[in-house]
Amino acid sequence: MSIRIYNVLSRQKEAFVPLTEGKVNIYVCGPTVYDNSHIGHAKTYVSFDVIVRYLRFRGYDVLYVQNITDVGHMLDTGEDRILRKARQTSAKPMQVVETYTRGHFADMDALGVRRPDISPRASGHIPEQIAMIEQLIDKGHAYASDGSVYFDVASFPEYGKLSGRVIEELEEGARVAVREEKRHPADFALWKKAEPQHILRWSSPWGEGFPGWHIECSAMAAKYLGETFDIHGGGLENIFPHNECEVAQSEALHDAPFARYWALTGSLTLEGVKMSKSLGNTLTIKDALKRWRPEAIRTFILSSHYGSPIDFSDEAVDAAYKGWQRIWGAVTLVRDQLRRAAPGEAGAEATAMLDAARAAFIERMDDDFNTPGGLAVLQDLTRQVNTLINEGGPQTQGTLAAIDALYRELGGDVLGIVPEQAESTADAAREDGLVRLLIALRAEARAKKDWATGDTIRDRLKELGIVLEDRPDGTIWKLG
RNA sequence: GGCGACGUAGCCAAGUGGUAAGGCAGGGGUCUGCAAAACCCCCAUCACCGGUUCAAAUCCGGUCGUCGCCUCCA
Repeated sequence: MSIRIYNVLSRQKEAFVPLTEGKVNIYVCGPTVYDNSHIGHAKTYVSFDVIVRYLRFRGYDVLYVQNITDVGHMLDTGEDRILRKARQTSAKPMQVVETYTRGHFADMDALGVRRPDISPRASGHIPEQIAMIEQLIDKGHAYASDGSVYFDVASFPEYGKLSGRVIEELEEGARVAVREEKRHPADFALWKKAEPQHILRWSSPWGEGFPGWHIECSAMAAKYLGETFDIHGGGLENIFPHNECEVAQSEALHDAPFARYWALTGSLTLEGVKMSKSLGNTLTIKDALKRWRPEAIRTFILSSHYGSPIDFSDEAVDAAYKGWQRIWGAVTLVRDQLRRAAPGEAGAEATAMLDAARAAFIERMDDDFNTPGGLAVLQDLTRQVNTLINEGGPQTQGTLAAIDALYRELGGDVLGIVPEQAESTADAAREDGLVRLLIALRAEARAKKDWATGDTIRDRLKELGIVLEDRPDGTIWKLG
């Protein structure tokens, strides 16, 4: 059995065979850092976070590159997004870039998204981009015109193969006024001449200017992953023109396939409406995290296939959160039992149950990273674990440790929704001690059938977000 | 208008030829001093029409509907 991936390039699922056995090179289009990251970014990057985690879980040596776009993204008006933000906030362009780059990483860290191995910035790779453009001109795939350089779409017959576009139709459907210096309406900028007021500028063979929108990804992917690499990821909304242009530039220059597998994430809508910069209906990750814990957001995102569109709503995330709580409840129960379990090997029955769950999880996830299926396996496992512990009597350390290990592996390492043991900080230890003290006092009251006192303690703790559960073998607590 | 997806129970969502995973919500139980949690049971024939097949949610055609892209966006 091997991993299968839905390849957007071929529009079908294919067996995943990396270029080099045991190694996976993956490039994912990163954010343009001119504003706070929003939940749309969360969907895309949580999705690829899990894809990369899973590939590593399956034994691949993964090199994950995700760029930071800090120059070249233009508005309709021709103004650079970052320059506009800089003007609006009276800041230096690179201040804007730095602020939102840090913010993006902070948000991703908070969501449990592991950082890419390399996060190259467009502005840090101007020489590479210029070199690539020069080579494209030399090979006849690009031409300079009035200080700018354009890619000659007509020179690359396969243009449109990724997104399914046909050049002739693009010409007809073009809504934007065709710039005079272009030979063909579909030609796109590799390098743009900088107007006097444009302060993000570099020297080039064509004069002062800045790189076009798409060239950074081609240049940086080639630099870090090679002319041909395994997987290219990103959001589906960028398939055209961005991804299409990447393919054209790279393959026209290298005469070699660019990415072998294209995996793109479906778009996210907010309360049924497409979230977009222009509509202004964005929900930032920071705001979402004020309402839900990161595992809830991750579980919500992973509840549907990465390639499907999802609608972000309070109800949907709340439902995902409750589903997550079931799993988390079992994990905390197992860990609590483990602290006082008797020594012993893992039972044969439990071992068989865990092996079956692990195999089922792999079978689901091998099939194009089917995270909903993976979550279903964890839910099934959770029911079995609860039954085992609640009705099967005390379990041995070996059994409990094996269960905990599987949750850590599948739920923690791969899906990133099962946190490590509660923090072992001084504050956490103090909190645990205090709650246990209250539990002990409550137990004394209940022993005397003083239900009022017992219920008061439970109710007051609940108001503080601490939930008590009375079990046959004692009371346990957890955060609500 | 063009291109591409999708339409599965109240909601979310797997499942691509052999009689529908999982979660949430809801109903009924067990357990509990009461709760909470957990466990058990119940809850769909897969937008509609036609076709292919021994057999289709799964393949083909059509209809209706939703969405994405075609212009900045992950």
